[in-house]
Amino acid sequence: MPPRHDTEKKTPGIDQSCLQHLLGYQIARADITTRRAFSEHIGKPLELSPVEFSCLVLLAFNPGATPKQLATALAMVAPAVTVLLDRLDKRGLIERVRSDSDRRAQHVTLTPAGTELALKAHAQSLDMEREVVTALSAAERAILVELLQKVARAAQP
Amino acid sequence: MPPRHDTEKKTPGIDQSCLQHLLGYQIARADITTRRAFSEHIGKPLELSPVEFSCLVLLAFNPGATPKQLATALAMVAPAVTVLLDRLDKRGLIERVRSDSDRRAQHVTLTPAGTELALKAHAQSLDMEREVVTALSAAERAILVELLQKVARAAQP
DNA sequence: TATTGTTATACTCTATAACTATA
DNA sequence: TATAGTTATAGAGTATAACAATA
Repeated sequence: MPPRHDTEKKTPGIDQSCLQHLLGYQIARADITTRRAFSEHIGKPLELSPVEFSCLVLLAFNPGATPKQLATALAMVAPAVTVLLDRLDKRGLIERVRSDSDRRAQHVTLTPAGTELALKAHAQSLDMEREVVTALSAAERAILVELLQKVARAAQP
Repeated sequence: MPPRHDTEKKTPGIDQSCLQHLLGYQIARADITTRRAFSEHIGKPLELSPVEFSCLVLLAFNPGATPKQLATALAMVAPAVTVLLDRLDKRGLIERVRSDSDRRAQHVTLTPAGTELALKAHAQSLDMEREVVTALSAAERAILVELLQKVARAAQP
């Protein structure tokens, strides 16, 4: 571990080695960093939360997906998806139409404004990615993504 | 990427490849998995949230740390630390004493009950770790931790 | 009877601003 | 004037249960 020179003004840092062996701790810390980067590059400029972003991009690549499918993909519970879609609907970004084959279900599609925002946000995400991973080589990044996928799948095989 | 056979009952999954290139997305997914594991192994049995756990363990290894130091270590804002410490105080796990050298500051220490719980939780975290990383070899796990640290530090060098 | 989606509610977490007491 | 910690309040995210419409 490299000697981390303290950039704090006054308060000396405390020893965190007792937590650093925990994968969950490291993931949570990295999550804070990437959420911060998201907020700066996409969240604030486009007024999108992480799930709103993910939902729009998913819909751009999966037109007509159902709320049920979105719930699974976004790891959200059904009522949360309803609230999320309500917000996007109110902004004129999506539309919900009842399915013909199963009149309980709905198909969600992006409006032109929604498509434009989704593609803009997706493009921005590529810029963001470049900044977040400057500390990593391309090979390291690929390894990191692969290992994270293994962890994510560990619980739901 | 291995062919992921769908275990869902009815609803077919939608294409998430449009998000999988984003490190933040992968980290968020892995975060869900590790939080679930934490909840099962530590959260529910010991009635501890992730930050409560981290706070107790930090105090076990850093007796007399100040709320300010805890705020930095836990990536929390000062008022949130106050609320957190209030909860732990109410459960008789910590004590706060005013500093002699600077009477604005406090030193937080674990009570005997707090120490016992902290050590028990810390031991449980080692069991949890074993389960979360069954999908990874020891070498993969070490690499993952190192890469995550690089990412976490990218924003606060 | 089971499923899709909605409503209502509550609980947690977090962020901000305003306050106190010390320095 | 600046800092450590608190209080109060509001916002976002998420979870549960109860419900309507459809299968």
